[in-house]
Amino acid sequence: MTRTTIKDVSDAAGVSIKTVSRVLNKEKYVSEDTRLRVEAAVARLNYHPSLAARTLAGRRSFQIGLIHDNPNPYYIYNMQAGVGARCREAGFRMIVQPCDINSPALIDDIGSLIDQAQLDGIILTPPVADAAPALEELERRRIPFVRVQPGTDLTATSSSFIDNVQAADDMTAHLIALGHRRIGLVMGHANYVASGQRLTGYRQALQRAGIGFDPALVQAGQFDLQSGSAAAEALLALERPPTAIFASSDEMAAGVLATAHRRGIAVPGQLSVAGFDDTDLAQVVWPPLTTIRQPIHALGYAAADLLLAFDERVERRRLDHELIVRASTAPPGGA
Amino acid sequence: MTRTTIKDVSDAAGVSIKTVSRVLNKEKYVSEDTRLRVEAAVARLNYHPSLAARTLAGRRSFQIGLIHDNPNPYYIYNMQAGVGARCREAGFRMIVQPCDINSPALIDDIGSLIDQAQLDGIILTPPVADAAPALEELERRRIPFVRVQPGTDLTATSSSFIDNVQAADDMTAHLIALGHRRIGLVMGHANYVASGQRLTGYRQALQRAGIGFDPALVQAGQFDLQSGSAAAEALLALERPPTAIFASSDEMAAGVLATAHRRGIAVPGQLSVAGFDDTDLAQVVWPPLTTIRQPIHALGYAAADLLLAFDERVERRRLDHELIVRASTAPPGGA
DNA sequence: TTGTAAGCGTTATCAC
DNA sequence: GTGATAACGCTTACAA
Repeated sequence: MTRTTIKDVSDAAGVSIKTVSRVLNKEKYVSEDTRLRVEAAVARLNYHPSLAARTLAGRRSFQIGLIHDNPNPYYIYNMQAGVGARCREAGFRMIVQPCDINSPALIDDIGSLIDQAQLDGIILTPPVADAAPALEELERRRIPFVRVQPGTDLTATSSSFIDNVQAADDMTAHLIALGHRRIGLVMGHANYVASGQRLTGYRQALQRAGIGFDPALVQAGQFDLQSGSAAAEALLALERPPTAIFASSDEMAAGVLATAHRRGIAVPGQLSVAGFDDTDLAQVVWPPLTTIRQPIHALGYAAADLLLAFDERVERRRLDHELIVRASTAPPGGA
Repeated sequence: MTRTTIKDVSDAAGVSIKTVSRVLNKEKYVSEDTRLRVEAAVARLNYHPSLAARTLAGRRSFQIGLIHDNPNPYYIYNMQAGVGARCREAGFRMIVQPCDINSPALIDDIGSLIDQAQLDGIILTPPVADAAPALEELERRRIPFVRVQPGTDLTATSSSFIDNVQAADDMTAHLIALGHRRIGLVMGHANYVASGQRLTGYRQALQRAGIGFDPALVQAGQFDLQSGSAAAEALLALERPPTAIFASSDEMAAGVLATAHRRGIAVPGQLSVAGFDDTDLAQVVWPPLTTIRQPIHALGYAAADLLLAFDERVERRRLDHELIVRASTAPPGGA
């Protein structure tokens, strides 16, 4: 019941331990012949190197961390899938760690994770991507990190993001083109910079169309169903209610639809509903809905891709490019 | 920029390395006095032991694996949260690994994960919990593992589960008590043993009430929205449609409700809808719904709890008890 | 192109 | 109660 080690492989292949290590790490200067012999031995013995030993001896741990503070299962699931996919390709492991950006223990939590696991890099998703204490701690430790959908200091670090302003502008313009003049907006959680960006896009499109901005048409929300419902109640109770409501997430869009349903308002017909499709949720339940799709999986994959590029050039602290995954407007399904 | 090691701590505390190690591992035979001195030094230096070194030198890696093959974000999210919570309490790390139970590479994938990370144990969620090749591989390697909601060989290994038969029986009986005689059932994905168990409970309740079983009232489903919608279409198109529909997941229940809505059928009123509440989804969107709540978080927490108990008794291969998290019937919200 | 030797930071073993 | 010292399985020098 003892473990298969690199020694077993080197014996089987008739070479030294170091040569096996060379093959494992794809180093240069290994003859084609010995490389094949080693690989054969590895496969025959079903050898898998100990990550603990590699980490202890080497400079890399082949592990990166994914830090989040997000209660949305769909978001987390897709983000993990995207980051995980890129990690698997590169032979890395992803360590997922939830956190609380408002906790004083935040930087301790992240720091001890890095220390204990000797992480090679970190991916921060919103709202952690804009948590100043966390960013400072990572800078101090000089550990490579990539932010997903950051709202501040966009050029300070590598990051992957979609253009929220443009996306919200597109959708608002779409609703205007359908003839709407009073368009309600349900904003996202205040912790997320995306919420403000979406408001900006909304206002931008209104202004371009010469439609005055009415603060009464903008309601606060927290990205979840309940706040979407509540916001719709408020909007529909206005003296001059909107003819269209644009929700900053699909969960809130579902909440808007539930409220409309409850009040006997026909959708579409009496009310148009649009939303950001963060989670594939609303679109499936309620076909008469127009959405802007946010490619979360792609955002995660791209973030991991940026991060793992550090591997090749350990000296560099930052990459000199950013990757932008653009939002795509879904084909207008309803109105 | 060099790492803080156990040596630094022992110097600071004026004791030997071994003594620091003793404190870290909560071993006996350390005087209260030196223990406090060591703990103070640890805190002062902000020391975090290297997991790689502990794993390499010791018998434990302080890591367990969570293996799943489940496309449901809510399920995975809550399961991870439950398992992760127990791990954190115990100072363990959770490694999440998706897999494909139909792939021939399944046991290789799991095996290499165990080898590379030196996992101390494994948690299998459905449907992996019943994947024979995986179970055999784990048995062969003699690694502790716990199954969540297993369908076969319930007593063969430790596991956490709810009583699906009883839960489905309860719900069906509830619908019967409301006066329903024709109750449709939308079954879950065929890969999951829970699906069959729920059918059993449904039939059991019907029989007890002296209601004949009508196969036409049972529709296949895959736990997702679309299949719920489709199943409802089929049921409502029957010559004698059901007056109540019981869906084996809440996503399917939402699909049923969407179909009813589309067809202009009032819920409740013309149709009662009930479902298993796996994800909190349907209940929030559609209040007029009765659900059986499946405590996924608790199932994960319980599984991790069982698994980590091995830590105390390394010699044992199996625990001699099972933990059952019973399903609880939610207060009848609608009808 | 290949091999030798010295760690990496902890735990296990066995003394004191 | 406490402390030396040898592993653990690999990578990093540095030779050959």
